[in-house]
Amino acid sequence: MEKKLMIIDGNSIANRAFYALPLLTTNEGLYTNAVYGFTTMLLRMLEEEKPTHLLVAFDAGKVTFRTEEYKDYKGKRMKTPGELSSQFPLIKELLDAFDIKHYELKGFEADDIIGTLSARAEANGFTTLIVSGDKDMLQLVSDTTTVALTRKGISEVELYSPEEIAIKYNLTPAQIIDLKGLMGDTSDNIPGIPGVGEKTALKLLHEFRTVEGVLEHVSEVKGKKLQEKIETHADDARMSKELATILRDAPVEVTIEDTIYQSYKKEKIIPVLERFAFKSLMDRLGFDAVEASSEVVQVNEDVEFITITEKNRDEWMGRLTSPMAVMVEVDAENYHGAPIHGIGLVSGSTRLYVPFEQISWPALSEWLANPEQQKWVYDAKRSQVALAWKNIKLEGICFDILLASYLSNPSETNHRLCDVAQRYNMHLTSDDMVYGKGAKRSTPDMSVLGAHIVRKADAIYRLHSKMDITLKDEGLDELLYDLELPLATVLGAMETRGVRVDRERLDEMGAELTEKLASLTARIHRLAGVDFNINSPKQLGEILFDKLQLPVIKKTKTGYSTSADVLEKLEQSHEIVPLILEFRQLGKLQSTYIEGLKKEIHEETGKIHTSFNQAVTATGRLSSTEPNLQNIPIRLEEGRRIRQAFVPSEAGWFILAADYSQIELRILAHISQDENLLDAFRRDMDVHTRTAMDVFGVKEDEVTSLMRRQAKAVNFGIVYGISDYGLSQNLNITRKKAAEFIERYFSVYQGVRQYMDSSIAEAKKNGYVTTMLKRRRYLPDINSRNFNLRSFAERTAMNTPIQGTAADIIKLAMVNMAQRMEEERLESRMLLQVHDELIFEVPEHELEQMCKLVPDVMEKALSLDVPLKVDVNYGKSWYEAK
DNA sequence: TAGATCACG
DNA sequence: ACGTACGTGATCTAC
Repeated sequence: MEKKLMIIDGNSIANRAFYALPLLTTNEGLYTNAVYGFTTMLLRMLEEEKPTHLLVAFDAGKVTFRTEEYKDYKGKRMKTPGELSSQFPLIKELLDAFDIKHYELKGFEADDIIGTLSARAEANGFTTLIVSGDKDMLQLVSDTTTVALTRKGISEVELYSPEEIAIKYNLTPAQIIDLKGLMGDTSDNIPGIPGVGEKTALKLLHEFRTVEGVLEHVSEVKGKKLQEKIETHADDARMSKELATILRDAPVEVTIEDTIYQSYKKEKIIPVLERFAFKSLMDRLGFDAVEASSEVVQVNEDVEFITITEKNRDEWMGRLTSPMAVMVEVDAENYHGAPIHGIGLVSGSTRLYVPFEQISWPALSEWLANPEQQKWVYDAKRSQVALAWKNIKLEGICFDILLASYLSNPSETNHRLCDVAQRYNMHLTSDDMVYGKGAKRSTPDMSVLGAHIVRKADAIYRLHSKMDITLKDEGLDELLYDLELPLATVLGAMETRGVRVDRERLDEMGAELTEKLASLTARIHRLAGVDFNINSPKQLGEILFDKLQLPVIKKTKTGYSTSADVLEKLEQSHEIVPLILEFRQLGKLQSTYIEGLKKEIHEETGKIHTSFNQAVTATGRLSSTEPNLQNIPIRLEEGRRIRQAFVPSEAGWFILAADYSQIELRILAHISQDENLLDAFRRDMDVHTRTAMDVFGVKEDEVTSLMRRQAKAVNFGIVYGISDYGLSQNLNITRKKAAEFIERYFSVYQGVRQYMDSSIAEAKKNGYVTTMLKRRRYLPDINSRNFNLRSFAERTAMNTPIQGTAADIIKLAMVNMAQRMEEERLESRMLLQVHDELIFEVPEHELEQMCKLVPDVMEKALSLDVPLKVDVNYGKSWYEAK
């Protein structure tokens, strides 16, 4: 059998891969892009070349015999970034798992190992393939040695035999050394002859064959200047050639027989691929991601569990212990009033399934309601709310897999139990597998269903200890136990309570809107001269920019932009434009807020029950869905009237709204310790006016409304992580002018500038930024070489600690507020949270008390170096609470 | 199902 | 030089 040796230039391929691929990060913060690129390359070459012997050569440190000879060798080379150097141990770990020999030799480069082994291979009748990204390797090519050079990053390789080198350069492999001797190599800081590039060098070599030949025949070289240069740099050329020469007899201890390659063992490589999160590679190798893994906990179809029935339930009562994993399986995405399939209960070897029919088993209800009995769950709020609709109390929740997963990485969008399990090396059948997806969704037989629910409870039970440790390591345990978990209960109560909506009021407004929209539609069609769908940006664009020939301000991927900021610039150009803007505005109100809200009024309660999502935003804020009650109109009067429909659920009660004033800028003042900003808030000044005074250098009474408006935009920009372009867009001014504003801002608010810089530096160092309560956000793009990705990450690094701390504070206030209301036996109810404000419904006799208590609790939620300020208002509807 | 648009903080 | 403000969710159209 043919003996075939493949030698991979480890450093070279890892380098290429690193710069060719975006910086990938695993959950645990490992950088893996070079490992990934290296591995794909390795697998491809294994498949295509099927070597019998295989070795990966690495450089060993900086000092080599070449640096001894020439101290500037590789002198100007950029330092290897930490994100890359951290990946070399990972590559070696992966090679070990594949049972692939790797080798490095102190004092020598990978090149010399490759040169030496390929020479030995030749002598022993091997064919050899060298894989590298470095053209220098071409000097090793012979009839039996081929070099594969990477192209286009690492996605392709080009094979070089002596013939190919002859075709491409008209040189022999040995002359590659002379080529470099003449040209030098800036990346290795090899001087060569200045002014001689590839073209001149090739010409010279075609004529004189070698560096020595060129030097001997200097007088024959065409061009006086070139002659002089060669003469003055003759020594450089000789030394460069020497430096470029790869050793063929380095003291390499590895023998060719050591490099024999059989094949890899599945069990050995899967844990490594999993650790690096190389899902696509697992697929490619035909591994079922998890099943094959040795560390995977198998929870099989035939999991043993007891199904609770009327008859047997008394004998299992004693198995309801503490702590216990509880899986409340709700049969709908929207859990309000949703059916419950059943409950899975697991603790150690106890595995119970309580089917729907037994859900009101008194012993269970009592156990569920007992706060002393500790429960671990997945999605505390969903479990509590779904049970609350069935009048079953669930208390004593002391761990939530969903919230824990979210806190570990709030940027992750997927926190399904089966996927969380996978991240911790466990396998769990997904809900999609059991229920089917989309139209095929159905409920399986009870035995299958029960097994699945018990498996989920089992996964919760097993995940708990692992995740608890992870959270403690990340310093996120207090955030979970003291804030997010108690908050889940508070939110659940708010959602279950719901908000009363006056359907008749919505109907009235809807009727008015229908009329106005019909009239607008007719007028727009008349002006356009044709009937078309005004809601279609495509059709609208054609009317405005083709038919009516209005100037194109902005384009989108798909065609003309017709967004509001574009139309506002065209308002004067044609009388159709303001009508379209009005149509858009009213259409939005009609479809999203009138029709949309009416659909969400619950049949049984006559109220709207939103869901606050506690595990979606990357910053720690909540979000609200079905319906979104955090974006009810307020800025424009027509829309604001929608709030007239939000009313108290008891006769004679009031809606009370309390909002933090300038909370984000106050937080910025605190964390940046900027003296000007601290001073502004300590004096309780209007912060935008103060900024105008500072930026424009005027006295308080000289601040015009334009100056204040611009200062306000600057303040917003600061919080968002400012850029001159963004500010220029917002204020409709030139970028230069915007840059000037920013410069003037930072020259006054130097502490703020320092904060921005330090926040970015922190992200670069740690890979994440944190809020005051240690909430984390990872920013894997912070060191990207892609300008856009990096800039985005930088702005995020500036914004997230501010926005996230604001989220921390209002969440604290909510938990404290709920506790105070309970302690003081208040009838008032917390209804909604809208990022910086809380909405309550309040009986008249508690108005006075609540108007003091709510701001008091909110202002004291967290102590900063500036006071927190809360404004309170109340009225007969949300509209009037202003 | 993606993209454009627009509602909120 | 690069092309953007930070964070969301709902609706509509067109593929």
